[in-house]
Amino acid sequence: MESSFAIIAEPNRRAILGLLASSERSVGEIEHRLRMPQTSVSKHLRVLREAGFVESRVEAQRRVYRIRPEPLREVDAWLAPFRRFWTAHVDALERHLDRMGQAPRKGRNG
Amino acid sequence: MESSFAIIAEPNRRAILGLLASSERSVGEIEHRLRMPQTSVSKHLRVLREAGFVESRVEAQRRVYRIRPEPLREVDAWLAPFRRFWTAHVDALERHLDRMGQAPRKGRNG
DNA sequence: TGGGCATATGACCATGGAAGTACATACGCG
DNA sequence: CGCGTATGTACTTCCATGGTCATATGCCCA
Repeated sequence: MESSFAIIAEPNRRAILGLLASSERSVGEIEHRLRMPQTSVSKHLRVLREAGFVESRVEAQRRVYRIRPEPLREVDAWLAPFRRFWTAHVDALERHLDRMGQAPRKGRNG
Repeated sequence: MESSFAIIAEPNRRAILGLLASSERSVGEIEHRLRMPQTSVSKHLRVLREAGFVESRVEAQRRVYRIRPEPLREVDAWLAPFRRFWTAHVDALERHLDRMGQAPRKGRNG
C-alpha cells in the first residue's frame, strides 16, 4: 500500500473522504454518519492521514479531520491523458476511437 | 474487487492503461514495453476487460486492446467534489477551508 | 493436416491488507 | 483526583490477489 490509488481503493475510505469533502468532521461524527465501528474509522483515518489525504486538528477530546488535497490531485493528474476519451465532442471521440483502429499514434485533423 | 478504484489500485494495470492511453496495443507489445511476463499481462488485461476498462479486437493471432473510457470516467466523476480544493484561486480555497472551520454541526450556530 | 507463435487459463504459493478485539492514553468534568 | 468518553494502537485471523509455472486454445502458414 503505497500509492494514493491503493488508498482510495477502499470503499470506507472513499466514504470518509466523501464526507470530508463537504466539511471537516470529528471521528465520532464520521462513525455515526457512516455507521462504522469507531476503531474502524480511526484505522482508516490513520491510513488516510499517513498517506496525506487528511489532516487532523485537536479540539478538546475530539480530533477534527479535514481534507488535504495533494494526493487526490495526484489521482486527478493521472487521469489527464484519458480525459480526451470523454471530453470534447462525442463525434470527435468516435473519430478518435476509429483512428486508433489503424494508427499506433494519435493525431487528429492536422 | 468490484470497484473501478480497486482495479486501478494495481500499478501494473495503471501502466497498461497508461500505455493504451496513447494508442491501442497487442498483448505482446505491452509485454515487451512493460517488461512484464506475458501471463501477468494477460491476467491484468482480463481484469481490466471484465471491469470495462479495455476491450479487445482480434487481429489474426493477436488480440489488440484499447481503452474504454467509462470506468475511468466514473473515477473522474468521483473526484469532482474535491476539485474545489485545488482549482480556482488560492484565496478562494483559503476562504473555503475557513468556512469549513465553522462546521455544519447541529446544535451549534450554523 | 501439422508446426509454431500469440494469448489465455488454471494451480499453487506468498503477501498484504481489512476487520474485530482488547487495551492504552488523553481530556473534561465534577 | 477519579470517572467517563473519545481516540489511537497492537495483535490476531482471514481472504483476496498478484506472480509464476505448466498447459490449453486458436490462428497463420506451408
